[in-house]
Amino acid sequence: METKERLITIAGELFADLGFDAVSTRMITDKAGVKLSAIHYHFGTKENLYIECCVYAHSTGRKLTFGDVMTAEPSLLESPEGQATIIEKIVVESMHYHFEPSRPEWETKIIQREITHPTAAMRTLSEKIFKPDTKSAQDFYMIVRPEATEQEAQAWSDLMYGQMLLYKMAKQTIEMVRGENALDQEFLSTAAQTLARAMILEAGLPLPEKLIK
Amino acid sequence: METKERLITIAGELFADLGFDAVSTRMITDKAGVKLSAIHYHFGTKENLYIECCVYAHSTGRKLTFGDVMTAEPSLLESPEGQATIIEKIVVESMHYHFEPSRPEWETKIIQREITHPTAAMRTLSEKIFKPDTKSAQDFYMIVRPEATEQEAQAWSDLMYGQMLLYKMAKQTIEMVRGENALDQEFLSTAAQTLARAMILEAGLPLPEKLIK
DNA sequence: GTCTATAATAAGATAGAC
DNA sequence: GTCTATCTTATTATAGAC
Repeated sequence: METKERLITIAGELFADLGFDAVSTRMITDKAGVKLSAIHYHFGTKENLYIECCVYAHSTGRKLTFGDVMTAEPSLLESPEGQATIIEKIVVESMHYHFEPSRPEWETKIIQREITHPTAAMRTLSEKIFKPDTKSAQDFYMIVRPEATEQEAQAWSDLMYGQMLLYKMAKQTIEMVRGENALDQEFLSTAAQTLARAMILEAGLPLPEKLIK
Repeated sequence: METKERLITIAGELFADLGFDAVSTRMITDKAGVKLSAIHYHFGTKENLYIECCVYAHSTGRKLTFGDVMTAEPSLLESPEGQATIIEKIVVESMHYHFEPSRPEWETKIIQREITHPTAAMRTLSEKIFKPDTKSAQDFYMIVRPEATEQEAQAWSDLMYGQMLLYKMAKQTIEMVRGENALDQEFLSTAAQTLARAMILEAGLPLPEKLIK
């Protein structure tokens, strides 16, 4: 792998786990098997490297949004059952996006870390990801419940954001409290279903067959 | 105020906002108007100071748990309506606990930060707060839905934990994306109601009067 | 592009006077 | 208990040879 890309993936992993401050440039270059000056040659500063890690992490994945589903299958919007299906789809897909074992964990974790500790990289992420993402979730809710306020729509979509944030950022703590395998695939699948049920029912929609307990 | 307590409150504020690594001991002592050596005299190390901040932050507040309500008003457990009332109470109280404007923000924020970036202070917090807290929420859910699995009960209570974490830790980002006053008291009140509705309905309970939209 | 060597700075911690 | 002065170490960044 090229030195530059090597540095990004290795630094990204470290940044995601330990945070910007706790990672030294030496730690990165040692692990990458290159010399310290490589960072400054390729990125200028440590901060630039961090920003490039965020940009890279974002560019690799493709997170499904309400907007995507609404344009791909607009007919689903026409019935309460279809609307409920959309919610289920998005929740399950989001959980996959964040916790698919084959995907390097740092790529989603560094974004979540950026959400809780925004740096210079946040401006880019905010415009490119969060604003459109939030907007489409909110638009969806307003279609389902046209009488709802903007605040209600936001609070509703926050149910999903909060859950993803919790499982991504508090993993270590949860495993400490509940045991080593607390967040295994089986649990995450249960959690996705529980979250989907909660969001569907809160929106006043009927539960799809497979979500009925 | 005593030097020792001064240091705890001022350091706590800085740690909560910036994180352990980003706060230097000189930053703390300068702001507190004391000399650098005061930290080492009173606490020995920077890490010890951090731990004492967490302990202090925990000891000041008293968070209402499911266990508290269940022992205080056991009769509520007997009907679905009473059970729904318990959920509503806990959610609203938790939101107050975390976002009451009169309470110093750092006291809850440093705990949330500890959840996402556990340090040596976590062992204490885990045993004293999280384990009993999680346990009582889970016990409650199993009373409401005895046929539920342990995982379902956990995923359900996570709805609340995720929400609190999101609004506490991602405040800056949310305000950047949605606007300056996105998390004002009015919104937080709406969010509490939305969360309570979602949790009550997911548990298969009837909505209390004042939560019906 | 990559290396070695080094500069410049800031950090946590300590010693000892008062 | 608090002060000044200092130590030790680790950090980011740079200069210049190859």
